[in-house]
Amino acid sequence: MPELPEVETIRRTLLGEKAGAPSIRGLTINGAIIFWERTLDIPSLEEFGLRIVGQQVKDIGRRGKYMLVRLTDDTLIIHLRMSGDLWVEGQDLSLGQHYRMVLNFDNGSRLVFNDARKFGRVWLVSDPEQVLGKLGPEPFDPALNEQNFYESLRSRRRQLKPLLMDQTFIAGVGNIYADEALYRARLHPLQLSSRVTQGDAARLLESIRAVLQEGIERHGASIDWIYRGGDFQNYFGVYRRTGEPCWNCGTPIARITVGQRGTHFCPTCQKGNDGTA
DNA sequence: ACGAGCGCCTGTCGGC
DNA sequence: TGCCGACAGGCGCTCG
Repeated sequence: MPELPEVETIRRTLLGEKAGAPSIRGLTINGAIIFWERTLDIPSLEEFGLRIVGQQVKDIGRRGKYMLVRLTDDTLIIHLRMSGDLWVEGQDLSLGQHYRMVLNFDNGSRLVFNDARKFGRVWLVSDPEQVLGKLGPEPFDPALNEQNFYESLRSRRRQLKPLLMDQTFIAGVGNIYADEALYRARLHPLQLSSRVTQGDAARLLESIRAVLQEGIERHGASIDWIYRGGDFQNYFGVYRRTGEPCWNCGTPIARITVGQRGTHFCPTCQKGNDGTA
């Protein structure tokens, strides 16, 4: 899926912050269609339609990888998972093959939730905490600092890569940015969190923030057939660079599988202190 | 408290 | 050309 930078890019586009893109803020929903039933988590199909029609888009927020469309009475929460995308277009256009939800607005435009793999989910709730309650800290929250990040790492005994991708540990980091953050911090993906030093923790937090920030500035990464317009994929340090030379030392980038996910790292620059490298 | 495996889905790509 | 497995930006579940 899109990770935090891609979700943030889409959020800004839906608010009209990208040149030529119309904002949906202030528009009123006068029709809603779900094309794939499992896309809707809660409430029921019947209640969803009855409840959402007539509500106005007040603002769009984000929490981790979740898009939060704040309406008059409820919040429409959308998770894009692996292949989801959101955009605005005219109601006169024909429907695409992978449209899973469409919201029609009173000005003749519509919001499209497109999702080839059907993993995406939407929730319509009065209290967003019902869905977001278990999420860990937002990466850019100033309340997250070197000290409590260090303590949070030490309090668990997890491999760093799966831990970074655990949304209850920190929200918004996925497979690409976990690999990139560990590379930047010079930490091995299998190193145990219980054994990091204060310096390791400080570098890792700084690295997470730096790669997410760069991802946002480059409007996210666009890979495979899911094109979203960003160009961060041209600046990857390790992700999908298997066999290519490390920018720092020239060693071929290695690929291993961790938690069923492709994991890329430099065997020379990223040494673990737990015997894994 | 962990990690591993699997299910959910469709599409693309490389090898034969 | 066609088929077939590997792989893909995520996450919830079960099982040791």
